[in-house]
Amino acid sequence: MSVNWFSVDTPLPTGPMRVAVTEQGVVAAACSAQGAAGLPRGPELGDPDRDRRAVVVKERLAEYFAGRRRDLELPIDWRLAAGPQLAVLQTLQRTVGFGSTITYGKLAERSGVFGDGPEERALAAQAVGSIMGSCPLSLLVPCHRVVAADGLGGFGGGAAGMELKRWLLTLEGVLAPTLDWSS
DNA sequence: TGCAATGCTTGTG
DNA sequence: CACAAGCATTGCA
Repeated sequence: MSVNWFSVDTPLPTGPMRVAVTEQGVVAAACSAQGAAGLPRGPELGDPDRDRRAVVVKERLAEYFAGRRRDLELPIDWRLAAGPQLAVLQTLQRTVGFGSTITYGKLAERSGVFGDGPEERALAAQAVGSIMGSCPLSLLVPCHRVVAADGLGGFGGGAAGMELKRWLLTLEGVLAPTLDWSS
């Protein structure tokens, strides 16, 4: 099973994305260099414009960024995730749509892979935080729609990552463009 | 306002 | 392979 990489131009503050596809679908998508490391390496796609998968990905992403598409509806290859991570990511991808958000704790609860006791909730939230931080499928799995119970929460990649998260949430209308969340 | 806890991920030895 | 440390957090004191 081969993994092929290609770049996708985006209007994101972080610049173009790196996307990897297999015969099954999109296996990885990194907005910045954050997730790029540690992901399965593979040859660069010779001519992305001639690869149907790459073309579709670019098309969908472009429409999404333009606000014309609510769901990317791209085939996803989940091989990088397993066990609880897989459950959480799929739950997130399946139940949290464009323009809506969910808290770390709620997502953990909804995934059902963690205990449902009140104390396990805090721990589950951290676990989910870890999982999101290592999520190799930025955008395809809406990691940016997961927020803290009392605010925005964080995002991988430091300041650049936060900027990206705000950018995405603003695009989806979750955040008012003028609202200052820096506090 | 500040701290302790709990599980999963990831980086070394 | 085994071990240890850190979190994109929460909830209570």
